[in-house]
Amino acid sequence: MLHVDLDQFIAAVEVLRHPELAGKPVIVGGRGDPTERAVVSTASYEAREYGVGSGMPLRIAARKVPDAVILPVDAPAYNAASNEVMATLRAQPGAVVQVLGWDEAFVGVTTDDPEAYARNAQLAVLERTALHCSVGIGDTLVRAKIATGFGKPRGVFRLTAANWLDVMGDRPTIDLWGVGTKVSRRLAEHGILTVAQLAAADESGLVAEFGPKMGLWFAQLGRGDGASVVDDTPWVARGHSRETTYQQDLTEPAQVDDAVRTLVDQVLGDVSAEGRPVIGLTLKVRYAPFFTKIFTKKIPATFDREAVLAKTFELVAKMEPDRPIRLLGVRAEMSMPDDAREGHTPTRGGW
DNA sequence: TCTGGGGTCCTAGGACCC
DNA sequence: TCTGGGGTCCTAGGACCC
Repeated sequence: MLHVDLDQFIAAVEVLRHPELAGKPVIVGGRGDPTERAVVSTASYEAREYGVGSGMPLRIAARKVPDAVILPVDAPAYNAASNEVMATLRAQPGAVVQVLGWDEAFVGVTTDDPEAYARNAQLAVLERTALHCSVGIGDTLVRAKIATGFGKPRGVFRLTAANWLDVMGDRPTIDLWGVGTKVSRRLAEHGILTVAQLAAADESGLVAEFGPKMGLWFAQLGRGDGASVVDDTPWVARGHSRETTYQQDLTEPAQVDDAVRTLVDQVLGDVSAEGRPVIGLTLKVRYAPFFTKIFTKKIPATFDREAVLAKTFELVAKMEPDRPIRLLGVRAEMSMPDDAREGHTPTRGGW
């Protein structure tokens, strides 16, 4: 199968709208104001040369690239561009498309010449949207996904069982999809530093360290093994959440009260659009400086506003008073329609 | 003046039951 | 006086991804 990933997607969409920005360092994030609390969504390749990357605080990015063009995030524009790209991929012969995000998708296809198929797909996307993408070819989802990184920018790369260890073996485990800083550190404590070492690691040891599912999953990941079926069944969200980082920390109970009501109403708006009952609530609180607490509560199946609000305030009552609040988030978990996830490939775990 | 917002899935530990 | 074992559900987070 193929994994398709648009190159610097958000920045590229902005350059299409503002051709005069071509070749300039472009940073997209927050409301486009580097004095606000916000982070970088995407930086153009020109900006990345200064060490700017996604997730970086906008303020720091602006300091690194004094002459950068900083733009606000315009989600509807990126959605529209994304839809065009995905429609183009679906129009490829025999393609089964599983969308992973705004700018990437798996494409399942049977073909004698995957490289030619990939080049054709790239060309089709470029002709229809004027956007460039990179394509990974693999015999598992994990290998196709990781292959794309070696194809960037505008290239094609094939990663299979035959060359997995040659290409990935000496790389650190954090280069794997699903291994982050915490897991790579825990692996290192067991002497597992590279992908080859993870591939050769004792499964029972991994299970002892990470639990029955994650342990087996990490063992598979080291070998690049796992599912190889692209699943295009429509996505059904498990829940919806809204969160807000406040430009000024909340210190007064009345401010918290207002904020919670706003968030609950936003979440219920999202939820009611789907028409499924709320079965659980999560309240996320980030206290200054950077201390996150999460409170959850199962609730009877209902999305009656007053009931949800009352349950949310039960959670609010557990918050620590007298501590400034930087972020509040409310998440509503919804009941799933019967068998909606039967056979659906999860995005992580249980591969 | 470091650190968004929207998601997914997994785990540990306690409560409770038989 | 010592403290089973299996099971389920719930809470509180942990980790990761785009």
